[in-house]
Amino acid sequence: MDIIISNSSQEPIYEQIVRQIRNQIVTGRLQGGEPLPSIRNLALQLNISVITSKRAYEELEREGLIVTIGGKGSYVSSQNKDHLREKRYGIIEEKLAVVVKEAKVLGIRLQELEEMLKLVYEEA
Amino acid sequence: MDIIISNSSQEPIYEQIVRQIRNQIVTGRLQGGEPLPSIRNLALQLNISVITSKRAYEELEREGLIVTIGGKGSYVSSQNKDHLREKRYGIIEEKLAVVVKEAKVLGIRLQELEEMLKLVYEEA
Amino acid sequence: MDIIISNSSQEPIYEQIVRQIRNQIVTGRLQGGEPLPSIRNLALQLNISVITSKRAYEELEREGLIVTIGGKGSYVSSQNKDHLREKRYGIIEEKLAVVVKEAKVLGIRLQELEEMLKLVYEEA
Amino acid sequence: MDIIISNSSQEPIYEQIVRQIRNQIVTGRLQGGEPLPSIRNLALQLNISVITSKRAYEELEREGLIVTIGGKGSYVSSQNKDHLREKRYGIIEEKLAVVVKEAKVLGIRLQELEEMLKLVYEEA
DNA sequence: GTGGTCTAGACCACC
DNA sequence: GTGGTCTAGACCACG
Repeated sequence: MDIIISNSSQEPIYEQIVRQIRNQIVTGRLQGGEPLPSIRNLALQLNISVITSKRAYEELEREGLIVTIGGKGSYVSSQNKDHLREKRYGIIEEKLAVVVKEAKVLGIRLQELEEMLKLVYEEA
Repeated sequence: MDIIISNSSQEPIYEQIVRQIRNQIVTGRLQGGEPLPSIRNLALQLNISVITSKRAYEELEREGLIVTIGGKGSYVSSQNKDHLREKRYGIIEEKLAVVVKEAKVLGIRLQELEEMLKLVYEEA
Repeated sequence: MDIIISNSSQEPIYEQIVRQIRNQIVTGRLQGGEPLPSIRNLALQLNISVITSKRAYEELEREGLIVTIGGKGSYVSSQNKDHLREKRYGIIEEKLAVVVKEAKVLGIRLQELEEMLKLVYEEA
Repeated sequence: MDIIISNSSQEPIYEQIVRQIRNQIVTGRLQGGEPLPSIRNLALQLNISVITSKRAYEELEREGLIVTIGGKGSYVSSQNKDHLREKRYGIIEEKLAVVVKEAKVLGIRLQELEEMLKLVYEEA
């Protein structure tokens, strides 16, 4: 479980955790059935409150990416690979749509965006 | 001054105003030297608090897009057209970079992003 | 807002709140657009922690029954009447299905259940 | 002794056991006097802790459905058939009453519940 | 004033 | 040991 959190980020801590674990699941770095650290353990590791780690797990459970069994712990849900692939694309497509929408408002053409994309991709 | 406010949006009201005025300036819909509605007037138009419209203008002034002259009002800064064009691109490039960075983390290739971009652009 | 909570109930407090507000919405006692008490106010009224009232509202928001606007408050979502009617039936149908399933396991016939239902309905 | 345990269920394991054994007794699948597996044996079969199987038996004993004789084992209590029949009905009637009570709160009429019951019974 | 986030600490049920 | 619930109190952004 490699998770890095920034206290100075605008993004809430629990969201940072959700995003990173979500990414590890949809990319297959965390496999179905694999146990996650207990909320207390994670809280210790990241030096945050138990409440905050719990909240992250709750959100992941709501998304169906993990299952939490009371008194036992939390585990990565077993999911179809295609399903994960779809999710992976969906995450980006959604965010891309927001940017593209504003780009259109600013009168930027598709061709310009394509050039921008190539540039940004190499630098990223 | 066409500005549309959504009270139920997660985006703060002052941010909605900033974004919309900023876009109108960098696209040239608002020309350099043009007067903006007074803080009070804008607040009345949008049915929001004066504090909120004030905060929006402060932010725009910080970005150098408008100037406020005490006792007279606020005006769009006169800017080089190339400069505006750069700004317009910069706004999008910045946001695009964030999305592309996460896409890379998720192992999505440039080619896939390009296809996604075309799709999203047409739908947007 | 008539809400009664029992500290001695097995049902968590936030669930009691969710259930009662949900029922008031789907039955039309709380109309679309109507403001709900602030989480702090509700906490005071019910003599519970702010966290607990907040949690209830979060759940209701997740179900799409209310909308919460940061810094303003929470409001009942405007919903189609048919939609609400469906929800009202769905809530009961789901719970009824659980009971009927176990009744079948116990070898109780439909006719017996129908008699039981009449009896129970009058006593309830 | 056919018992199926789900670790991921919200229902506690000991409750799952209690419910299934109870149902087998009140339906006559387990006859009065019949020996039950020992606590240790049951724990082995179901791959659970001895504490859990013990707790299940304790609960069943409290309900008067089984008797445990120290050093010998546990046996199904001998009960009048009418008594069992009553119990069988009582279990369902109790649960049905809870659902019907909420249905009344939601303004659902007896006739509607009867229709719902027929539908649900066939699907169950 | 409002909600959003985070903390530290507590008690409970289950295993 | 685990998670589930609840508390009291804090700081922040927004309006």
